[in-house]
Amino acid sequence: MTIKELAREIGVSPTTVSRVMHGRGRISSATRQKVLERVREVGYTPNVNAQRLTVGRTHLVALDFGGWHDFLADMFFVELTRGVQDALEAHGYGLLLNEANDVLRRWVKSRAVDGVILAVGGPPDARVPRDIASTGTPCVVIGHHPLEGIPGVGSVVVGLRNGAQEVARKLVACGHRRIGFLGNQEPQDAVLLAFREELKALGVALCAELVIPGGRNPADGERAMRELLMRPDRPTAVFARTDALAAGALRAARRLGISVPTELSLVGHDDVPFAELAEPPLTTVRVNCIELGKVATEILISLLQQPGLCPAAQVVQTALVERESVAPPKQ
Amino acid sequence: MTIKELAREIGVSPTTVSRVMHGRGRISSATRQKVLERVREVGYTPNVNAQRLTVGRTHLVALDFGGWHDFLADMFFVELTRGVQDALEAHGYGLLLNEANDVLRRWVKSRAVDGVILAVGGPPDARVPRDIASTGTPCVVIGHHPLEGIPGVGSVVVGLRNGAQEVARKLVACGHRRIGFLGNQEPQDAVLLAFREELKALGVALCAELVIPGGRNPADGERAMRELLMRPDRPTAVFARTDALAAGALRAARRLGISVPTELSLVGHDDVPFAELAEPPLTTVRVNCIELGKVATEILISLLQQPGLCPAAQVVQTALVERESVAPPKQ
DNA sequence: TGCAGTAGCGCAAACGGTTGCGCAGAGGAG
DNA sequence: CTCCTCTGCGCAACCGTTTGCGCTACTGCA
Repeated sequence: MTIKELAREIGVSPTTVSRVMHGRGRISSATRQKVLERVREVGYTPNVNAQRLTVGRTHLVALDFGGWHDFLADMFFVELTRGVQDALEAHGYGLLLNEANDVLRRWVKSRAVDGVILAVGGPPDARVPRDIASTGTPCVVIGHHPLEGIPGVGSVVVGLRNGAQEVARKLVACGHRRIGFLGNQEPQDAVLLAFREELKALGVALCAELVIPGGRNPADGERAMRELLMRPDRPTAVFARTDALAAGALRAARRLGISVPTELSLVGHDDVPFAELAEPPLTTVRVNCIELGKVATEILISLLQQPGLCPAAQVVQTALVERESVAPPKQ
Repeated sequence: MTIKELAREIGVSPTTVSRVMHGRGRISSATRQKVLERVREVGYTPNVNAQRLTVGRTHLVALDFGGWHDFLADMFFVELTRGVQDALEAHGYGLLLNEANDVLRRWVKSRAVDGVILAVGGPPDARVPRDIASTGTPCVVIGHHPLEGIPGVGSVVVGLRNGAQEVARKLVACGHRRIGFLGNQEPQDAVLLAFREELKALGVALCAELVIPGGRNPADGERAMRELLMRPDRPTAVFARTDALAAGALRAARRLGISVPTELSLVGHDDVPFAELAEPPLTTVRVNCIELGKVATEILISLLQQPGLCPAAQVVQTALVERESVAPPKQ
């Protein structure tokens, strides 16, 4: 059923039908009723492809995960997607998913989407968003580093510092002084920096030899933790950069007969589902990915409504979620 | 850059450009070269909305999660999506995500998608897929029950029986005779039925009083497990319907000072990330959701190529993944 | 009654591609 | 040389909407 056929049935022009459906133009209430009624009767829905062609907008947004394929990303993926999805739906937009970057490029060029949300893992690469925005398609980047000053591209960053600081305060408040850190590969990791800084502000030094460049999977965490715990002057509390590492750390402690949290406090990062299932339930830092997706979407929507805008980077703070893996140190 | 502008630049008609780009029609190799070269130079990409309007197909598929919102579904979600996504991409299709059912309906009616993949949690409701298929849009349903005989709708089911049977065989082979089961709410659950049946075939009875209707979250599992373990004649092995329940069960055992697997064997179901991180790593049944998504997509593609087909339901088997939570019973 | 203003609606041209059909010219056969 | 075939390409219609502009008829006022 096309708008022409429908219009002929009702005895009006396609123009009138279109106007009624959009509430635009001046239509007598009599014909409006007539049209609406018939529309409902036959269940007419405009062909969205024709609409997109004429109007030039698709009301679709692409969500791109540029190679975030590790386990950790999986939970991010689901929450972030949900946040984006819900926010988009509230604004009448649809969500197009894709992975490969060249596919994204084609979609943008072929006008398949109105905007793009880019979730990137590594360091910020301004070229991709700049390219996209230069074609008139706004784009917002979700990542660890802000990206500002490029017209048509927004940015939202995860405020890693906040959670790390909370961890520092919590551990110190508990009475811990010898504190270890299981890191990822990056030496300039924001979490580590913020953690060390906040500890220092509280008068506690993070000893260099208690900072272990862990890795990413539980096995790495177990190895690193074992190394840490075999030391004669072992730490009374350890902050692991990811819950995956913490899972390994937990295992190492158990294998060595060291009880958590009575003999050792442990804090993770990311709040993956494992955290609350662990024994003991793991105190960890939560990254609110739903919020992340929501904020990113809101920025994109505003960019769609006012093109050429140059929005400030927004930040979504991480936060400590306290469970049972932290306690005061034994005397 | 439209096809007309491009054609004028090259000195041919839009028709010729279109034909070159699709490899259709008879074109002299000289002009083909000319066109292709210029296309590459200016980076021309056809407006996909115009294409969709004229051709009548969008090369988009909608993936719908009809209200699957529990934790367990989360991991299903990410794997299933990935399976679908990859398979679609291989065929040159794009993936449109949505949750609400009315939105899906509108997309189908407005010709926004060529096909639909429906992931449903509960009992099969033939109405939705039938409605969708009746508009000429093929549709495949992923669920626990087959759906056959409706033209234009395919179906893929998770073969729950297989994994359950493997569990039965494994436990019996290990020497277990007193076996418990932590179930979900459904009394006619396929896993329970298959498990009981296979045990019986092996000459082992599944005592009714050792079958506990657990629930869904770890707390339920802990309570149910405690109940099971407090019995004087407690089981030597327990099969939990979900890993979430198994997580609670594990906790209950630990609290009661019962060691897994030496004093009690435990098997889960679903292979969520927690399973391999647990202590001990949990033997569980894996649902291959990537495969599930892939198979569903292949069916849909075949349905797109040959409309009106009435494909047989396919089944993706679950399988036991053995880790360290199962051992022979203590004498 | 004449006239301005406005309400209500339709005409037709876009939007940017695809494609059935037809036509010119080249080449081959008779 | 004529006729036929086939190659290579363009014409123009069409896909289903939206929208600027213009037309009619009605209303209110002088």
